[in-house]
Amino acid sequence: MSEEKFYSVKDVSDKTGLSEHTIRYYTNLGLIPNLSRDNNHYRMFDQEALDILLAIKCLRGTGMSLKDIKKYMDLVQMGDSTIPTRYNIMLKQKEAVKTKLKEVNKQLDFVNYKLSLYKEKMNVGGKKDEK
Amino acid sequence: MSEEKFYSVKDVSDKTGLSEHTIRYYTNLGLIPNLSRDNNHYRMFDQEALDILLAIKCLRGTGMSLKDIKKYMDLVQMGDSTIPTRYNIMLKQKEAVKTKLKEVNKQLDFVNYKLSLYKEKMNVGGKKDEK
DNA sequence: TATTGACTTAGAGTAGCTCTAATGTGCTAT
DNA sequence: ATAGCACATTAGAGCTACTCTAAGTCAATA
Repeated sequence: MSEEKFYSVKDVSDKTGLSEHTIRYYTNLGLIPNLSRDNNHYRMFDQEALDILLAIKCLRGTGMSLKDIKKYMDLVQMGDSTIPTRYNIMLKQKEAVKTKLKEVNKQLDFVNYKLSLYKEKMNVGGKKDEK
Repeated sequence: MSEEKFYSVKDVSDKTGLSEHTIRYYTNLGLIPNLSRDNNHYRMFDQEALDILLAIKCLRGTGMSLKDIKKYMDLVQMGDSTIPTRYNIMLKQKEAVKTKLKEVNKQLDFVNYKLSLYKEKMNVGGKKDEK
C-alpha cells in the first residue's frame, strides 16, 4: 500500500534519454512486463519500468538485439531460477562490450592520426605564405 | 609504371572484415572513387581502395552516416584545398568517439554490476544447500 | 562435360528506429 | 463556453544500413 509514483512517456523520455517513439516501440514489443495504463489508456511507468528501460538502453548499447533483450526480460520474469542462465548471457555480453571497447579505442587512434596528418599539412601550407 | 596488385571482393572481405555484400553496397554508393573493373566487369581493388574501405569502416564505427562519409570522400577527391574542412569534420568526429567511449565504459560497469549481483545470488542459493 | 567457386545484378527482406496523420484528453486564459 | 496548448493514443509509412536471394556469367579443375 505504499505511495507509488507514475511517469508519463514524456517523463520517461526526459529521464532516460530515449525518444518517446522508441519508448512506445519498446513497450509495444512487450519489453516492459505488466505495464499499466490509466483510464485514458495512457502508459503509466513506475520506478521498476524505468529501471528496465535503462537496462534495455544499456544492453542495446552493448549490441544485444531487441529479440535477445526480450528473451532476457522473459527470463527475469520467470524468477530466480533463471539466474544462472542470465549470468551466462551477461558473461557473453561482457566479452562483446570488451571487444567494442577495443574497437572504439582503435577508432580514436584513427581519428587522432588523421588530425595530426591534417594539422601537419595545414602548417606546411601556412609556412609557404609565412615569408 | 609500377607493378600494381589488385584484389577481388573476396580478398577485400578477408582483409577488411567487411562482408562481400557490404563491400558491393559501398562501391555502388560511389564511396570508392575511380574503382576499376576487369574485362569480366569484376571489381578490382588496389591498395588505395583498400585503405579507403578501412577508413570507411572506422568512420562508420564512430557513428558517421554513409551520407556524411560520401561527402567526406568527395572532399578527399577535391584535393588538399579541402583539408581545413576535413580537419573540422574529424575534430567533431573525435568528440563523438570520446562520447562513445564513455558510454561503452558505462555499459561495462553495468554488465559487471549485474554479474556481481548474479554471482552473489547464486552463492546464496548454493549456501542454502551447503549444510 | 559437369561441378565448383568465384563473380555479376536487381530487388526483396530485416532491424531498429523515426516520423506522420488523424484523433483524443485535460488544463488554462480570454 | 471555447480556443489554444501540451500532452497522449494508434496505424502505418519512411529511412538507414545492411543482409540475403534469385538468376545468371565466367574460368578452372576433376
